[in-house]
Amino acid sequence: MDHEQAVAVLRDKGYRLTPQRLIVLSIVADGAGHMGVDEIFQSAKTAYPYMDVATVYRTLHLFRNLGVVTEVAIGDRLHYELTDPLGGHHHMVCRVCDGAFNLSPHYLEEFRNTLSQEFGFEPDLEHFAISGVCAGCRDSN
Amino acid sequence: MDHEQAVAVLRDKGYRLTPQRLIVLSIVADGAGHMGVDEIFQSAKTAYPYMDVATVYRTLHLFRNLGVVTEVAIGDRLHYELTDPLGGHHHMVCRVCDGAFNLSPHYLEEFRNTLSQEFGFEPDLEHFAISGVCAGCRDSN
DNA sequence: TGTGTTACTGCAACTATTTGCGATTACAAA
DNA sequence: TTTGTAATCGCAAATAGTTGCAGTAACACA
Ligand SMILES: [Mn+2]
Ligand SMILES: [Mn+2]
Ligand SMILES: [Zn+2]
Ligand SMILES: [Zn+2]
Repeated sequence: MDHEQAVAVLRDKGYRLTPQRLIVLSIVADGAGHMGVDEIFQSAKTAYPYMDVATVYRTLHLFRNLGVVTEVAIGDRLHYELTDPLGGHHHMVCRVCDGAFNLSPHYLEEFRNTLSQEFGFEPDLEHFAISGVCAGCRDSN
Repeated sequence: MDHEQAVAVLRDKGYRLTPQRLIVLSIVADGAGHMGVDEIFQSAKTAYPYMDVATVYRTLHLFRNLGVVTEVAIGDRLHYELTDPLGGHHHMVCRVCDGAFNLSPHYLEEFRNTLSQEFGFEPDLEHFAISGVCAGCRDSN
């Protein structure tokens, strides 16, 4: 997903291309990796001073529901990034240094299959963040 | 962990046995399974009208840090139960019917080992809840 | 049993997020 | 280009949870 494709999704589904939406989209698209809501909001207010946090939240939720952005809970805060065109990935987030490391979904397929086969339970395993301690922080201790 | 053991933990570590703490403990101990914070608070206010939500939160966090209760995020709300004396367990929580099913930690050991060996990442995998759709809800669809 | 220390509490203010509502505006159709 | 209308917005109020602070009370010790 890139900026252009995202705009096309909005247009195709009949959503209005408001300046607020385009600004939030640009910020998330230009940001490197996950961005926290306040980070996005502060940046948006610079470009458009009347911007309200409620609009940022509503816009991010819309984008998420449309698949344009992907939401990930890091700690207790939600973060957003443009949906990865290569497909899903997960994160290992270090609770000591707050570093985030990507994790291929492949590492969870086995787990998913087990739950599905043993219990008939279909887990939501899309772009989630697992907390823990990274190798660096473990060693320097 | 039972009521008596929990009181012993508090006493041994030098924490005061306030009526507020004993009330919250009794409520969680008597409740069947996970209880939401507001559920605990409402019940506590009946027993002790001056009870404040802040005290309930502080008490639950203390109990969690002492290992007396176990915290589990169900949806976006935190729930608490007395720590399982048989050792940890996880939950599969159905996002359709809100049902919660216990899951033995055994199912996650392989995943833990993989992350540890491949990335040196030590995940926090204690008493967590994985969201998804249960067998019942999947079939009646 | 009485007293002092300080852990703990209630309260109120604060943060993060959500929601209702009346005003605005994107955009389809004229 | 103008206009009608529903979608969207800003604002303010509401909800869940956290935190600073000044007063209260648990409990160690006399
Ligand atoms: Mn990601
Ligand atoms: Mn449990
Ligand atoms: Zn780290
Ligand atoms: Zn279900």
